[in-house]
Amino acid sequence: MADKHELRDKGLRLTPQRELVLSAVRELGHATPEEVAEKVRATHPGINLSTVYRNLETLENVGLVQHTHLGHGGATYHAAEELTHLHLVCGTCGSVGDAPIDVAANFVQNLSDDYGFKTDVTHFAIYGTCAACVK
Amino acid sequence: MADKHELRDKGLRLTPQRELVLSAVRELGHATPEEVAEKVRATHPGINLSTVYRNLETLENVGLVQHTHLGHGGATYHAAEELTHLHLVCGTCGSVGDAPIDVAANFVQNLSDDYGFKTDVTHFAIYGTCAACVK
DNA sequence: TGGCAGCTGCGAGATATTCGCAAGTAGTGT
DNA sequence: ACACTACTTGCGAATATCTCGCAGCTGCCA
Repeated sequence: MADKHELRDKGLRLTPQRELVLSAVRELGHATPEEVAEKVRATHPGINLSTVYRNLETLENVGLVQHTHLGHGGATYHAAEELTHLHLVCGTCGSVGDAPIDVAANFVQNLSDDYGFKTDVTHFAIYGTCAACVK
Repeated sequence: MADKHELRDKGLRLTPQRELVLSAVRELGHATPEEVAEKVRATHPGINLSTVYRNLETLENVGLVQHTHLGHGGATYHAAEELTHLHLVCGTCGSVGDAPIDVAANFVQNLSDDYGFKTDVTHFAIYGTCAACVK
């Protein structure tokens, strides 16, 4: 694993807990702090929830992970590399679909032109009703 | 006020608390449950927080108010009539700006055409960096 | 290898939201 | 006008989430 370099390069200490949190986020794709903790505990039971929260925050600060709001309340974490799609949350069935960022390109451009607002479309989910539930 | 009819027509009882919650939401524009409670208490101190939460939920069920996720975690409530704009939340300064729904028309259309996904752009805020903070 | 700043575990604390239950009351029928 | 019933409210307790303080541990640089 070249993970060591990633973390060290960002000025972070390389601790087992930190590596586990990062790889859990990567493996899970979308995950709440609770889910990350659970995943991590599967191989390393002693890890404290506080540690997971602190590491998610730390990793986010250095840009290795990012969080998105998918609805409910809690945040959901992603590996930064995967932030290439936006999230379509269905209010009816609760499913989360993906769509490439391009579909929003036009929209982002509008906001930039008209309001000077630089949009990060991946940060919040896009809410609505999915094709299956529309029927 | 014809409010009485509004509530009764939806099959709800007309209680002072309920009226107060509804008018507080209307006056406040954007408001968290906590803010609504505070507003309501200004004129009617005895109202319980639980009652505010329950009424927001009830009013939402009948379509008189709606909630939006502005970031942090908690929901923010609006009168249904005012859902004509989307919210631009600045991640840097925390300000919340408005933009007419039209700027997203194209985007919504894309999602509909390509994914059959019916988007409610007002439900989630649009995250990014506002013009002032970009500088 | 030694030392210290950065981490971790743990328990307590802060917030936000929900729930159960008994008492109160709006609205219906008479 | 009156009584009755189902819907509401107030209140306190229970949850759920997330944050903090602190003491001990440990990567990592020299």
